[in-house]
Amino acid sequence: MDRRTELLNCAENVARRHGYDGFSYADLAKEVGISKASIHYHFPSKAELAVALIERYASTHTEALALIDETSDIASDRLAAYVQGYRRALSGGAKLCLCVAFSISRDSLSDEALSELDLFHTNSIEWLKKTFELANKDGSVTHSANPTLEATALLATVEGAQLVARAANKVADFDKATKLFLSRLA
Amino acid sequence: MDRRTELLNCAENVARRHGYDGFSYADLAKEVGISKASIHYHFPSKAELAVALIERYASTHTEALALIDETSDIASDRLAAYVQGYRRALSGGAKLCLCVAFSISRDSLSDEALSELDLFHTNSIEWLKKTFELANKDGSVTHSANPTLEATALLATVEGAQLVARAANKVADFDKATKLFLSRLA
DNA sequence: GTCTATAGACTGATAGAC
DNA sequence: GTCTATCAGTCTATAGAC
Repeated sequence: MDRRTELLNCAENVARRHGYDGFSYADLAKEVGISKASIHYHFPSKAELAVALIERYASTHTEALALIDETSDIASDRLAAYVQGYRRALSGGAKLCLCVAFSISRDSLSDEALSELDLFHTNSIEWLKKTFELANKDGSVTHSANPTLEATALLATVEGAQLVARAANKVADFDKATKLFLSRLA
Repeated sequence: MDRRTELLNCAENVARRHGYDGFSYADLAKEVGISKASIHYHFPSKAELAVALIERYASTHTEALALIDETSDIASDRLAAYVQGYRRALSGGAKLCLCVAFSISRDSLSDEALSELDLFHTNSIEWLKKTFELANKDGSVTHSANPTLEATALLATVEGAQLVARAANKVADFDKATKLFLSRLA
């Protein structure tokens, strides 16, 4: 693995645990085993590192959604996999989705990072909306009516579920918070 | 208003905008108009300030829930007021609930602060559960079945709705994310 | 690419005068 | 209670050797 990737992995890990304002180049240097100055060679500024972080995260997320679509043609299966993805990202209560972690530090982020953050949410909503439209056809989700409302509500639910689980450091809280939605899946 | 209260107000404001790791004594000093050293007189350490902040926030929150109970005897009215409270706390997309903001900086908080955070969530869940039990009796919420599941799901929804609205800096996103739930109220 | 050294600003916190 | 002065440590970032 090249240094750049190694640094991105490490930075993503620590950013998802402590937020944007909660990690420094010194933290990364210590963990990766090179000097702070060397990190500046790969990412001249922390702002540029943040952008690279969100870009990679968003594209990985997009691929993950495509993979879900390939795995099943049934809306309820896809939505269950979506919720499961957020559960896995929680890492037992230790981490958050990068975008959740960055939302708090909003005022510290560059405009470019903010628009990547926005793109992440837009793409999520679009995929969810499309999936709830499918649900209205295949009937695999009970009480489903308006795909747009369902989409925005589910996004908020999984992000909020991560947050309460992170606050208590317990995955069980994520499971409790998402159980009601999951019970509507066929 | 006494200095201590003034400092708490200012600290709460800035903490809800930038998170625990996102504000300093220098920020408070500048805004309140006294020196950093003077703040240390009122709150010897930042950790103690954080605890005072959460304690006050939690007790205000408890009072707010009691006030909601006094205002109406109908479960749907109470739940609508609850959601409305989180919407107001969002301040147009600029702030978050203090506990949402602190959840990200979890690892920077003292054990005492963490247990206050836990208490806040426990009290919220308890009140919500009680209210959904009432809903099962008065029939003011459609499709309501399990009060515990409804309670944890709604807490996650309002916290997540705040987060996506904060990320985009738009209250409208909060409204979209909570609309589905509100449509179930009589 | 990686290093050491360093700049300049900021962090939370303390000592001691008033 | 509030101040100035200061501490030791950290922050992001840069210069220049190898």
